[in-house]
Parts: sequence; C-alpha cells; structure tokens
Amino acid sequence: MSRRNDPDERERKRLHILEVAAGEFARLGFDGANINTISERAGFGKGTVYLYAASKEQLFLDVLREIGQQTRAALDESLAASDGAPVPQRLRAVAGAFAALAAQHPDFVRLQASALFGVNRRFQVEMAQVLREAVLMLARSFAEEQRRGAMRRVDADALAVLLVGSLQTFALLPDVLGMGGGSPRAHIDALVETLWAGLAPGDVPAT
Amino acid sequence: MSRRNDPDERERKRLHILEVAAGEFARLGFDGANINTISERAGFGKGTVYLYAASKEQLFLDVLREIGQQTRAALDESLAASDGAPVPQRLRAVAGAFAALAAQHPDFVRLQASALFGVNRRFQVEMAQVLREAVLMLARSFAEEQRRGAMRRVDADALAVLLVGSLQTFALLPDVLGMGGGSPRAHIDALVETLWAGLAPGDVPAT
Amino acid sequence: MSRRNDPDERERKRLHILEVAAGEFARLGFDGANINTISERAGFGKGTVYLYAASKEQLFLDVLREIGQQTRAALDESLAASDGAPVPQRLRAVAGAFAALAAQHPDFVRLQASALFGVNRRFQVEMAQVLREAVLMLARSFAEEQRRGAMRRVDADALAVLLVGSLQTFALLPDVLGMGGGSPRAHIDALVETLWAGLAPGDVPAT
Amino acid sequence: MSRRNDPDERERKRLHILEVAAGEFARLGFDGANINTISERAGFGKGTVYLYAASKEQLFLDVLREIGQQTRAALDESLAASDGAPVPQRLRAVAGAFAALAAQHPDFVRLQASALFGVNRRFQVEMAQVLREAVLMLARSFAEEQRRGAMRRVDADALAVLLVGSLQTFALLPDVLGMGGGSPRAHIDALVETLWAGLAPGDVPAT
DNA sequence: AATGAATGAGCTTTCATTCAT
DNA sequence: AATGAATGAAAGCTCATTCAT
Repeated sequence: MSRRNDPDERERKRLHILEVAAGEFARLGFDGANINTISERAGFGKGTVYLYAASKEQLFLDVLREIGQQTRAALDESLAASDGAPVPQRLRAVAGAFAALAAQHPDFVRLQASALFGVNRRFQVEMAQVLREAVLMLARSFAEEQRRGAMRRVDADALAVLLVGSLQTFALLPDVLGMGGGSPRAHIDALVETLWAGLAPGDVPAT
Repeated sequence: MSRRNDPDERERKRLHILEVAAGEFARLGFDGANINTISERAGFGKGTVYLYAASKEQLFLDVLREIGQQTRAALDESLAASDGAPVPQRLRAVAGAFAALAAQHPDFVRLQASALFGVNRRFQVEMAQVLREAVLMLARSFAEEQRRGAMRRVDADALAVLLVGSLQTFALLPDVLGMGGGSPRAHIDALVETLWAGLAPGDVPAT
Repeated sequence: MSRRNDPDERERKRLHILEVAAGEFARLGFDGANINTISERAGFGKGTVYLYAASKEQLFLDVLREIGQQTRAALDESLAASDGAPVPQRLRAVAGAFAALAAQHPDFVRLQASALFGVNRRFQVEMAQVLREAVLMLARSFAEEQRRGAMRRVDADALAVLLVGSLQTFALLPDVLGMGGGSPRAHIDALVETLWAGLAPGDVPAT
Repeated sequence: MSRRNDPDERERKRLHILEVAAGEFARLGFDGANINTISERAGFGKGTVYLYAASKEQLFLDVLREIGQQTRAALDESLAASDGAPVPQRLRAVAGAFAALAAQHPDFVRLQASALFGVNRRFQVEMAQVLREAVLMLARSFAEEQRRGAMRRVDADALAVLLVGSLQTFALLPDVLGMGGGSPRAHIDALVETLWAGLAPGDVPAT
C-alpha cells in the first residue's frame, strides 16, 4: 500500500519544512528556534525533520541556500530586464526587485542580516556568497556604464557594497529605529535619487 | 572599616568584566557566549560576575550601554569639532569618528549589529536608542545646512539613516564578504565623495 | 503509527516516577530531594522525568495529589463500611483506615506533615484540601450521632480537627520521640478509648 | 580604644542573631532562609554570623535549643504552679502555658513542627528532646493522679504524646485548614473538656 | 572583632539528537 | 518512511562558606 515517496513528493515536503523553519528562525533567531516546534508547525513528527536535514545547523544552511537562490534570481532578472537602460533606472530596478522580495518574504532580509552579522562562520560564508554575487554583478554592470561615460568613476566594488548594504539598511533599520514612515517604494526612490545626484547643491542631470 | 573595594576599584573591575564580556558576545553571540568562560577570562570565579551583573541578559545590556555611551561621545565630539565646516568635511569627520571607534573596539560594531538585527526586543531597543540619537543629531545638522543652501534638499531623516547604515555596512560587510582590501580611511573618503557628488557624470563642486 | 506508549503504559510510568519521587521527598524534603537522583532511581534519564512533570514543584504537587486521592478513598470507604455502627466503632474504623494507609505507604504521612507545616503556600493548600475534606466528613458524621444522642455534644469541628491531628500525631510522634513501642493497632485502641471515655474516673459506658 | 567584647555583650548579640534567624527560618523554612538576609536583618556583616554559629545548620540547631529552653521553662512553671490542683485544671494550666508561648513567639510552634516533621534527623533529635521531656513530665504527673484514683487508668505515655500532639495540632491546623474561628483559649478549653469527659454520653463528673 | 568580595559545588531545566518500533 | 519517547550534555544561577584586610 505504500508507493515509496517519489522524488517530487519528497522535494515538496522538504520545501514546506524549509518554509516553516525560515519563519521560526526569523522570529526567534537560530538559538531560539526549536526543532520540536518547527516539526509540529510543519505537521510532521520530530524525527521526520531529521530525514530532511541532518542537523539544526544544516537546516538553517538549507534555509539560507533557498533564500539565496531566490535573491539571486530576483536580482538577475531585474538586471537582465533593465539591460541597456540608463543607470538610475537600473538602480531602481535592482532596488525594486530587492524590495519586492523583502515584501513577499519578510523573513528573508532579517535572516540575511542574522546570518551575515551573526557569529557562525559557516552561516556567514553561505550568505556572503549570495551577496558577493550580487555585488559583483552590480560592480560589473557599473564598470560598464563608467566605461561608456554614463556614470562617474567611483570605485565600482565599494559602490556595490554600499548599494547592497543600503538596501538591507533601508529594509531593516527604519523598523528597528521606529522611524517607519513612508512607503518602501518612496524610500527606494529617495535613495537612488540621492546616490545619483549627490548631496552637493547644483543642477541635477536629467534622469 | 574593611571594605576592600572602594567605588573606583569596583568600577574598574566592572569595566574589565564588560570588556571581556563584549569580546565573548561579539565572538559567539548572546546565546553562544558562556558566563563560565567570561568569568574565567576575566580572571574571576563564576559567581563573581553575578556580583557585577544581575543576569546574563543584564550583562549584555550593560555592555551595549557602555558601547552606546562611547559611540555617542565620539559622534558628539566629531560634530562639535567640525561645527561650521563645509558639509563634506563634517561628513568625513563623523564617518572618521565612527571608523576610529570601530578600529579601537572592533567588537563594538559587530555587537551593535548583533543587538540590532537579533530577536531580543530589549537589546534592539537599547541599541536603537543610541543609533536613533545619532540619526537625529545628523538629521538636525543636515537640515541646518540645507536651510543655508549648502546642501541639496533630500529627506534629512532618510539621509541620516542611510549614513548610519552605511557606516555599519562599511565597517562590517567588506570583512564579511572577504573584500577587505583598502584602508578604512580610503573607504570612508570614497563613501563621502560618492554621497556628496552623486553618481551622475558632470562637474563636481569643489569641496 | 508508532506510538510506543499507549496511555496505560504512560500512566504506569508516571505512577512509578511519583512513587520514587514520594520516597525521595519524604526522605530529604522538597529542597533536599534531587531530580537527578529521582530519575536515576526511577530507572530513567534526567530529562525523562520532565516528560511526566513540568517542574520539580509540579512533581511534588502531583505526588501530594496522588496521596490525597488515596487518603480520601481510604477514609471514604471506612466511613461507608461502618455506617450505622456505634460511634467508637466508627472512630476505630476511621483511625484504622488511616493507620493502614500509613503502614502501606510510610512516606505519605510524613509528606502530609511536610507539605502542611512547610512554607510553600501551594503545597499547604493542596494538602489542606484533602484534610479539610476528611475533617468535614468526620464533623458531619459526628453531628449526626450527636443529634441521635449517641454522643456527647462537643464542637464537632474542633473534634474532627483533634481527631485528624491525633492520627497524624500518633503516626509520626512515637517514632520521632523514640517511644515507638507497641503496635499501631494498640495505640489506636488506646486513643479511641481515651477519646470515648474521657480521663475522668467513673463508669465507662459500654462500647 | 577597644575593650574586647565582654561576655555579656557577646551573648546579647548572639541572642539577637538567634531571634532574627528564628523569624527567617519560620518564614522561609531551613532551605529557604538565607544567611545573607539574616545577617543583614541582624545588622551585621555576613561574616559576623559565622563568628556566632559555625554553620547554617548549627545556627538552626541553636535556634531550636533556645526555643526548647523557653518551652521547657514555661511548662515547668505551669506544672509547678498548679501542683496539687485537680487534673483538668492542671491540663488547662499546661495547655495555657503552651498557648501563651505560641502567642508570644508565633514562630516557635511552626519551627517545632518544621524540625519535628522535617527530614533532617539532627533537627528532629534536638527538638524531640524537648518534647520528650515535656511528655515525661506530664506522664509522671498523670501516673501520680492515677495512683490517687483521680484519673482513669490510661497509658500515661500515650496520653502525654496525645496531649503534646494535640497542642501543636490546635496551634497550627486550624490556621492551615482555614478553619480559624474562635479564640485559642476557647479551643483549649474544649480540648481539655473533651479529653476529660470523653465523647460518650452520660454524666460528666464535676471539674 | 568585624567585614564583604570572592568562590564554586550543585541545582533545575532545556533541547538537539537518537533509535526502536 | 515516519515517529516520539528517551537521553544527557550543557548552561544559568544561587548561596553557604572562606579569608585577607
């Protein structure tokens, strides 16, 4: 009576567990999250989780990997879709993609920060890998623009770091600081505008 | 007639414990850090730590408070010292003060991030308080410049958040991402330069 | 499909742990007893005890409740069985039931006293509940006899307290005082005889 | 400048500490009481208590001994004062003395019970010693009355145990059971009356 | 004589992980 | 494949006791 779990079935269950786990990790932190609770919320027995992840740590890594893939895909797509467009527009596209992801999966940004600024080296490496790719992607893109004279020559790497950091900052800090007025979209526009035009008084080149 | 610990002595010991604790918390996170290890590293018995902090959580809060005071003082001083100077110079002064603090106490920035993006609400509140003050301080300062026409009119609050976030980002991300070339000073200059002049091609007003 | 513990099995284990715990609590008192030792003596790991009781305090309360149920049942039955019998005989029945319980579970009386005269209010309340029921049961019974003229009119409540207290006293004091000669049965007979006939010289009404 | 503590001074301090300790032990039990708190309440330093008692356990024993002496003295005196009086009056005298002591030092009875029914054998032995003396004192007295035909012949030892136990019971149980109506004096009178006249219906010999 | 800073054994409790079923 | 009963390492915290001053 027991057709062995076909691979698709298994993958579906795995993703379900990862989703539940992501929520718990985001809500309680790595140490605070509880395998018991995760398995219950996922509708499985405690032991079953261990059929899908070898340990709590590995489960967290799997969650991060899943987040990474989605982040990468979102950024990828936004860069591809805005290929050839002027820089500010591309910036806005990238920032918008990140914001959309954050809106859809609110746990993701917090988990990224948690992994990134937390202390477990393995978590850092895993998450950094994703961001590094994004940074490089952006840096390459910016360098190109600069070669074409469409952008001031600033250190492309540093800029990319600044951008990625800013996105996280704008996704998390206002809430944490209790300064959370305004829509994310408005924040993003202001950010891009500032980065593009600078703070100095004077004429702003048309976007 | 026999109190061996005058208040100064006591305060010295307290600060020593806080320092050790800061290192452990930064290295291992709140949950990972171990009161036993902290007391040993501080050269005391386990119980002694509890003469200086009522609980592990309170110890962490005390560390954060200490960091907060030093951060506040550093930013305060840098703003006061650069009073009246042109905006880019003030930006550089503030950023430099933060960077100097981070260089002197490498654990501080990581602990800030850890408290800020962690899940313990009390930690967040405590740390946010410091950053919020910094943000307000900066926002006030920027608004003034804008009134004087010395700076483009961008949302002063958002800018302050961006700046504070960027400072953290630049203090942490390169290391985390393994892109840690260049001196902090150079990074700061690039950051300020970008923020000031923007990314658009064209003449940069003289600093 | 794999629950190895059906409810009966679970209840059996629970009672086993309660029994072991009762012994330890009686031997060492609430504070002196050690969860570690209890679990070992019960043949389980330390954590297992916490699958059956949420805390040390709750474990003690569970033990008290168990004792309470057995005490209540014993008194109940002795009163029911001696319904209609002359007072001295009923007294002897009740006292005998209590003595039998004490003989079978020597820890019980000591735990009753420990909970009753200790300082934890919750323990007192829990244990007092049982004794209060016994006292009321007896008081009601005596009042009835008095109405029928089968017994001198003394304050039925006070008498019930005296009786319950005496039973505890006779179960504990001789041992404590090192005066433990004679059989419990003989002690009980002497007690009942004294209570019934009083200390004054003169004719004793036939039993 | 420092005339060494003369012995009287020392004894006064010791008694003060014992008094404070008695209160704490009665309020919190042996394990719950805290040497630190006791020393503070006594107005001394923590270390000083250890100049007057070698250990917490010894401190408790010292308290019990002090209580014992006062109990003994009170019973002694009540027996001496009622020498030659009829039995019920002597009973009332003894019970009254005990009640008076309990009223004056409410901690005493609870500490007696705590020591007596608690688990530390050393405490039991210490406290039992006092009660045993009281019991023997009474038993001797009763035996005498019985020889004179002024009292029914019941086992003198058992009677003494019953009496002592009853006194404790009546001092503690009503409070614990929440049945605390009536004055202690009335309770005692009812107790003595019952013991003297018995429960059987019929003529009560004049007191 | 008096003190209180320092200590660490010892306790309760949690929870990731295992494994018999 | 799925389960959950059982485990015990590990951690935070308390407090009786010591001892240098």
